[in-house]
Amino acid sequence: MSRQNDLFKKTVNQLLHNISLNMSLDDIIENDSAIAKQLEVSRSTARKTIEHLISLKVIIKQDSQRIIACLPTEQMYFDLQDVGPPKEEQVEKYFLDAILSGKIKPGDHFSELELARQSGCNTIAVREFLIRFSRFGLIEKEPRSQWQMKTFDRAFVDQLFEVRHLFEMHALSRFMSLDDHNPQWPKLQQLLDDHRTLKKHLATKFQDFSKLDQRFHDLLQAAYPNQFIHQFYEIISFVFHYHYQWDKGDERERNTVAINEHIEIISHMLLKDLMGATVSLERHLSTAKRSLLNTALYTKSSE
Amino acid sequence: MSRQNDLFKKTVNQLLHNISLNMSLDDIIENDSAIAKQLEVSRSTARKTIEHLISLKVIIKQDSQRIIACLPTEQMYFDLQDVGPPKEEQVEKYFLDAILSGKIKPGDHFSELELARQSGCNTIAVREFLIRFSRFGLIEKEPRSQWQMKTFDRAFVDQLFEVRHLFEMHALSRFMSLDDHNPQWPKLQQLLDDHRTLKKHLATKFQDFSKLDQRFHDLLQAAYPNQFIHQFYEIISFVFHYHYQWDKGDERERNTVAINEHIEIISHMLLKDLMGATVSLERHLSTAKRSLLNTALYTKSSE
DNA sequence: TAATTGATTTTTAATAATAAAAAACATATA
DNA sequence: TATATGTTTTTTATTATTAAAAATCAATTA
Repeated sequence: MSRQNDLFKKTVNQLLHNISLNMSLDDIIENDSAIAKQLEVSRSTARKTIEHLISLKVIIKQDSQRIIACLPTEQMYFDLQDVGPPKEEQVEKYFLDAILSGKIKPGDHFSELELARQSGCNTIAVREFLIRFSRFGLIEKEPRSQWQMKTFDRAFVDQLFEVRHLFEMHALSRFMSLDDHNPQWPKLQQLLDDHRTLKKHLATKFQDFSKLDQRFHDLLQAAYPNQFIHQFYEIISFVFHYHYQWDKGDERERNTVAINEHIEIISHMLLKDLMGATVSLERHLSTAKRSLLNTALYTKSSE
Repeated sequence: MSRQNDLFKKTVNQLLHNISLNMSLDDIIENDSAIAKQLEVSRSTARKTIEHLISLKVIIKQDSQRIIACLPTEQMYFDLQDVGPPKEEQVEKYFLDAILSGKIKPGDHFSELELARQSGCNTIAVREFLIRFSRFGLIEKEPRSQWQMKTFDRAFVDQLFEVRHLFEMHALSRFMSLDDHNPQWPKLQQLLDDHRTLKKHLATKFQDFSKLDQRFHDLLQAAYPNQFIHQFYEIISFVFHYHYQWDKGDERERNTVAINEHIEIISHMLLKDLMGATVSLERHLSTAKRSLLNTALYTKSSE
């Protein structure tokens, strides 16, 4: 068996849909370059699609023009139920589920084949995902397609926060050195307002906090973007996402604390009070670390 | 065609070698588990190897024992000339060569297939290498197996050194906080001595400096190892290696300057003079940055 | 002669196939 | 009955194959 012609099928469905929406009997369809562009595929695929519609008699050729002969019916559409999401995402989803649900525990070994079978993908897709994922430092390759889930231990958290601390403090001091007319300042003010708004509706919308959190950290970095720091933050945010997945219990309290800490930091920043902001950030980081450690330890003991 | 039985051939050669070295006619060979262990292969492979030697009449079976019937001759060995190094390394070597020699220039696009053909590997090996390599931030994946070599520009160097600066200063201050009895101190003293020794023979041995450089930075980190920082240093050392490959011209002067800077830093450290060490390290980092920028710019303009 | 169409070639993505190598199992021998 | 040997099954790594999709080229028409 060779690859599936999903793109072709999807394109056929798309074109049928477009016709039934926008066209009527005897309309002339556009040239195939235009259609290709519209459907965002190559002309070859567009062409094959049109030919398919000709074979379905939806389109007929008349003196070198192609016109609509009959409007699409339900049965003409391909059933794309089984196509599913890209393999890529499929492995990712399965794998993250597996570690989040504890199916794969820290220290465990697992094989590519195993994962491929369980996630319904081929081993290559799995392996490429794992190689990409390995940069997070949570898994390690071993000989013969074996991998090991590294232990998520105290040392890992310590190291993670050591770097995070360095980066955030650095980002803070750089931000504070921006001159008064820099457009980042009004953005920071806006962010503070948004924090206050959310704080009022925290009872119901406490889950919206993660977006604010993201915005805050992005804004801090935005003044002097750095790809290496950015890369590190991907790890951070994965690890947090990874851990708090389990532990939805005290999410609300956690967010309440964090939102107040953010407000404190931002307020100091807006007052150009570097010292105060530093102290607040320091506190914020240690809260975050403590909270992560709690979750991590809780998880470990519940195995 | 399916995979090559290189391991089998290699094992045959190994066993033939072992026999001609250690055994003589009519000796009894060990059981196959032992041989497998010796040759570091599975018993299946060991078995197949022994059977092959039986078919070559080097070994014959005699009442459930296997004895040496004749000693190996040259012709029995497999020719492993064409086996070559693992595909993995092959791609790596080719790819690094290509970027070092300027065949692939910053900003260039290249395809997996192209690289596979040129390096004599399959596309999968290539792709996996590229995925792994991409964590250095020097290449980026694009749709349809295309990749782009990112431009090695001023911004890249700035970002690299921004992080390096943070990490080295941090490492320095942590190191300085070690108590007097910590075993790292004598190591540092030793390193200083080695620097001084090398300095005397710098005229001839200036290339040995890179080892000292490595040792110095490793020692700084060793006090508090951190996998994220370590990961970053892999990028750093790759980038340096990558760039100085071109520019062997002033290697000697560069190393002379660097060795003096190291000596200065270490001396301050041993005197527990954090301030002095910091200043020296600051200078060392800016020399390194300037030097890298020179090389990078020189390269760019010579395209 | 510019734009469209038709045909061909190249490249890419995926599975299938095959053999190597490892592991598991069963048998035999001391 | 423990250990070594022989056999079978499973897993892994690599190439071949196939079709999708893109890109290129050639021809045709307006």
